[in-house]
Amino acid sequence: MPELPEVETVRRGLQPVMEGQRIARVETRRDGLRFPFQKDFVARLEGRMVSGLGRRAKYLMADMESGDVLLMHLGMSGSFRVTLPEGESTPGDFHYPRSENRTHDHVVFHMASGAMISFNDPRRFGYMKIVPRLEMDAEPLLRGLGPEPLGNEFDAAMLAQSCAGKKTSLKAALLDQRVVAGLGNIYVCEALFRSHLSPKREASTLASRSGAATDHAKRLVGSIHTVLNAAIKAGGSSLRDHRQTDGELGYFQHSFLVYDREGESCKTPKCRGTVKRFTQNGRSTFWCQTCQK
DNA sequence: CCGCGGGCCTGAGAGC
DNA sequence: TGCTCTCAGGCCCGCG
Repeated sequence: MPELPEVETVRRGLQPVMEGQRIARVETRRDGLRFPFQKDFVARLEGRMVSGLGRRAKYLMADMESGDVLLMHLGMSGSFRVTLPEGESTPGDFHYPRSENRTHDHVVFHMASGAMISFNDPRRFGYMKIVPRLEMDAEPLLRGLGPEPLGNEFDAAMLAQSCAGKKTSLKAALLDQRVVAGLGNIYVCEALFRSHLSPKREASTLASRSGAATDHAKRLVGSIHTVLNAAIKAGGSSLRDHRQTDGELGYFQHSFLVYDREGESCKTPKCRGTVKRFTQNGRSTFWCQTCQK
């Protein structure tokens, strides 16, 4: 599911119920997700205060007052759901509507406030790992992550520099989290379309011979900013699994210009093209051959 | 070092 | 109805 806009949407939903709040109890309903839980996973969280909830690329990071950081990744199908206590009820009193399938609620955080935060992940590609803050710089999961696409250091010059000399396709380069961290299949397709750049173009063409940013790189960075900000504003894209933490759908899928629109007409004004789909590095690419060059 | 393909999982939807 | 097949917002690993 989740690319940067979905993860950021989740972060914003969890922040008010986690930040400054104490975790009273943690339920792990299986041995692990993608990886087994650490032996002391529960013990290092129970009774601890969450001092902040941040995000790095597609990772959520809960800073604990204990000095630990809880890293959480949603994989393909992970979602969080917040249930707030009603009136004076105590933690553990809640129930979801019968109609809701909570089969894959693998981890449940019971906050001291009474809020209940459930992590649901049918495919179990997600993971949680506790890392001491002092060891974060050496953490393999985060090492090598490129710049945040909405951060100050990410600009056309930097993108051009990291794409210079790359023989791979522009699409593959943008999906590479070492180049820029947080984009996934949807937003790469959308950003390439909006900048009229072909996903097949060689990545190195974003840099001039001297290594400077071309106009292509500038356009692309602008499109990345635009599409990510719009998607965050819309609460992300809900195709299958993504939900906001209150259970509501995101609605950016209604604003897709190419993703999931195979066979439909191109939305570029005056373009008579049709959206095509083909496979690149094992993933579907959606694009308009007529206006993406 | 780099790029690619396979594998990890479950569920939804299409086609028969 | 039910089976089989394909595909899905990600990422790690091993191969050439």
